[in-house]
This record gives sequence, structure tokens and C-alpha cells, in this order.
Amino acid sequence: MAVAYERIADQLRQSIRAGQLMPGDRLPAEAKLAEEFGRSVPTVRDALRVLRDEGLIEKQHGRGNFVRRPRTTTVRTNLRHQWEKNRARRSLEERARTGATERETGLDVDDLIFHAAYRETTADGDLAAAFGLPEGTPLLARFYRTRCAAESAPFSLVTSYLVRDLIAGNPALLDAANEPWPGGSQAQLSTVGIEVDRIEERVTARPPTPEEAEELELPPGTSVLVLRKTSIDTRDRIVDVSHVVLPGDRTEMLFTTPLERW
Amino acid sequence: MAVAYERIADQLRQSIRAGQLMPGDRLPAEAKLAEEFGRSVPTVRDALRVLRDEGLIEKQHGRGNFVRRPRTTTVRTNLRHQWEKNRARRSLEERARTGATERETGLDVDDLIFHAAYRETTADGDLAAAFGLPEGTPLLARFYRTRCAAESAPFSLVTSYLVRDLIAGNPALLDAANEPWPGGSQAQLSTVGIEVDRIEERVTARPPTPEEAEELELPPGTSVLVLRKTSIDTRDRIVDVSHVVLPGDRTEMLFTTPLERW
DNA sequence: GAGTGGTCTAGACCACTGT
DNA sequence: CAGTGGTCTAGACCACTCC
Repeated sequence: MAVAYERIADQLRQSIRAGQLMPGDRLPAEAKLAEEFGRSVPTVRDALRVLRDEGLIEKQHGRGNFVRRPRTTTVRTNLRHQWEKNRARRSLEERARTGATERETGLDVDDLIFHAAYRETTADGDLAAAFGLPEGTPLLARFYRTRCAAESAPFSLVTSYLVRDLIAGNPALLDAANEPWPGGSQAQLSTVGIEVDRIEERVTARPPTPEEAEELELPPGTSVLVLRKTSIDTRDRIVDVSHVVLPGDRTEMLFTTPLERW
Repeated sequence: MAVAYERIADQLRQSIRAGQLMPGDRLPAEAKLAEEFGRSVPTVRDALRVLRDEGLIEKQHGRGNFVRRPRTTTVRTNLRHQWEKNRARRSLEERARTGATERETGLDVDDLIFHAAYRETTADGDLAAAFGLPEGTPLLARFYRTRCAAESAPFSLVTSYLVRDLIAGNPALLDAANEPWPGGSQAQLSTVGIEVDRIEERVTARPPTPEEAEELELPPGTSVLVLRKTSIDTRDRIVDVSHVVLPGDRTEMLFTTPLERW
């Protein structure tokens, strides 16, 4: 702890936690801080980088360093799966009117911009293991981006894989032009006689790759939640494997686990 | 992209992704890299910091910079809650033999070191909101650390809050000396007639605070998973609010959601 | 144009690791 | 002891923001 930049970081962190520096406040200029602490500017910058990595401050080029405000978060709940399953069998008109994302964000269909792209591919080692199928099995990869019309960054980066042979019975499922499909994935699967029985979701966290940071417009010093979702049908087949990347500072995932009564 | 340190980072990232630099490999010395790229050492260090923040490399003082190996992860599943509930009513002997952590890690009771501390406190704004009770309500705060005997860092940092008045009927519940309680929290609550009906878990991700990084021995460039767990009893009372911090690079959370049949 | 952060240099000295 | 990364300096020039 004899290190200068850590001492500076500690003092500033203290000020922020104690509320002497409030969210949105600008910190003194780096040159100013260097003078106050009797250190060089690069040393002060080392201290500020520590705070930025902790998510406490935000650097704005040409404007200054600011105490970061807590982000407003989107909640994603696992109750959505049952809701989607119920919706999958409603009338076309009812399904078209709203989707799971609209429901969770409280936004209207018109406020959301939806983008989908499909590509045919084959299972590599990881995907083959996830599906429990041999490598090289033909798959359909689907890429989704949904964002608020008012914002430029999407909520999430979604890649969904389906087993081609399982859905080939309905050629409409192979064409991205049919997106957004009214009723979502479970409605799509229902057209080829697949009923989803349960969904397993695996969650981890890590720093974003540069590509993810770019696409989700993540400031440095944020993490991503990585969700790997597996859908299993009533015949115990793995019918969908999805990979979802969510901004950690904007997303809260809510899982409700009901327990059997004594 | 005209920036020198980004170009250096890109080239090294490329080498790692392409497999020219394998996990565990040592990178050339910083001075060596500076010479190769025709830049100063601090500029090379800027590039290496980028890669460290992405979790791609690990710096080891006096030894070198190394390509990081993927960590072996612990899986934490929501099926544990039903398992714990079932176990809560088994015989004392059966409950004492094993716990949820042992079950998930596949380790023996003797391989795990358990630490608990209790403190009486009152609800601040956040906790009061979480419990749906007035501020100042007396609470019991319980702090848990569990770690592998072979390792020095705990799996998780757990803080659990109970409403004091709900558990006061059994004074044994107020004394940390009775930990580890055979059968866990649900067994404890059952002694005062509380049956947990459902559990809600909220998950977010963020960079660790310095204190968390220290205690969990997190290398720079890792994230933590933050789990806020709420236990609701059969009379719709919130009986426990827990705050769990998990190392993002070592932990996978698995949630299974069963769906009703059509 | 004044003020701010972003990048970069060239070199110093310290602390840690392994032989 | 040699080699490595960790810290720090003093100053230069560029890029961005706002008036």
C-alpha cells in the first residue's frame, strides 16, 4: 500500500463512497489532482484507471472524469418461458401484437427495432457436445439483435442454434425473412410438432471482448453476463441451444424457483 | 485504430486466438516486445493491460506475461433449493453428513472449511425495501465463507439477513456457535415453524470491488456475479434476504425452468 | 481559444523470480 | 546475479468539448 497511485485511488474512492463526490459530479482535472497530491499526471491517471475499472467513474474525453450514475436495469425473468409457451398457441393476431421483450421492458412493439439473420452451418465440438449429437450435424444458426428505437445499442446479442433436420419439415423456418415470427421460438417449433418441456440456463460473467463492448456500447469497466440456454422437448431431445450476451450493468436476471410443499 | 497500443494488442490477441500462443505460454518480455514493435515499453504495457482486462493474459511479477488458461468452474444449480428443502426434515445424522456445497462440488465434508459470523443489526433503506418491512426492523446478519481446504480463497461471499422477530422463538438460531447447522438455512427456519415456498434469485454482473478482489483472490480482469436471493414462505412472508458474491470466472449458475405441458 | 483527457517517449529505480 | 514486471517522472503533442 506504499504505492502512490493506490493511495490516490483510495482517497478518491473514499470521497465517492462517503458522498462527498456525488454521482454525476466532475472530478478535478487530472493536472489539478496531480498538483494536489504532489504526483505526476500519469500517476494520477493510473489511480483514475483503477476507479474506472471498478465502475466508479467514467472518463469523458475533453470533458473530464465523472462519478458514474447507477444504470437503469432491464429485468429478464425465467417466468418468460412459460409465458412464451402459453402464447405460442394463441391466435396469430394475438401473437403478433406483442413479444416477450416488449412485455419485460414495458415498451410498445413500435418502440423496438428487431433484426434477425440466419445462416446454415454444422456443429463444431462445443455445439455437438451441447446438443449431444455428432460433430458435423447440420444446424441453423440464427442471430438476433433487438434494441430500443431511441437508443443505438441493442439489449443483447443472441445466437440461437436449431437442428436442421428437426425443423426441415417447415421450410418457412429456414428463412430469416419470416422474422419476427409471431409468438417467438416456441411458436416456430410448434409448427413442426415440437413442444418444449423445460429450459436450462447457465449463467457466467466475464469482461466483454472488444467486439461485444463495441456492439453493446459498453464503457470500459463493465462486465457481461453470458447465458447459455438449452431447450429440451417432451421427448428429451435438445431442440435449441442459445448463446446470449447481456450487458452486466444494465441487466438483471430473475429466476423464481417454486418448492414442493411439505 | 491508428493508436499504437491498440495495434499491438490486436496483433497479440490475434496470435492468441489463432493458437500461435497457447494457454500457459509466456509472452516475450515487455522490453523485447517494445523493440519488436518499435515502441516504448510503457506503450507495450498499455497494450498488455488491454489484454489483461479482457482476461486473455495474466501478469506475473518477475516471471512474465502468460496466456491465461480457462478456469475450472463450480456449478451452482437452483435444484439445490428443493434438495435442501427435502433434506431439512431428514434425521439429524443424515443432515450432518453432507451439505449443498459438498453435493455440488463433489467434495467431502472434510475437504471444506466453513466459517460463519453473526451480527444483530437493523434494516436500512435497501434491506427494508427487500423485506417489505419498515426501516429499523431488527435483523440478524449472517456472514458465511466456505472454501476448499486445499485453496485459500473462498467460493463465495455470502451475507444472509433474517428477521429477528421471526426466529427469536429459537434462541439457538441467534448464536453463530451452532454453525454449521445440520441441514442448512431451511432446517434452521423449520425449527420456528417456517416453511419456504419459493425462492427468487436476481443475478447481475460487475467488476469486483477491491475488497472482493482481495478476499476472493481475483486476478485483475475478472468479473463477479452478484446474486440477491429472496426466500418467501408459505404465508407469503419474506423470511430471508441473501447477498452472494461469486467469482465470475470460476462459477456457473444453472437454472432449470420446467414448463407446463400442453 | 482555453481546458480537458488520450497517447507516447526515454529513462530511472524498485521488487520479485529463478538460477 | 540476471531477467522480469511494477512504479514513477517530466514533458511533449494530439483530439475532443464547450464557450
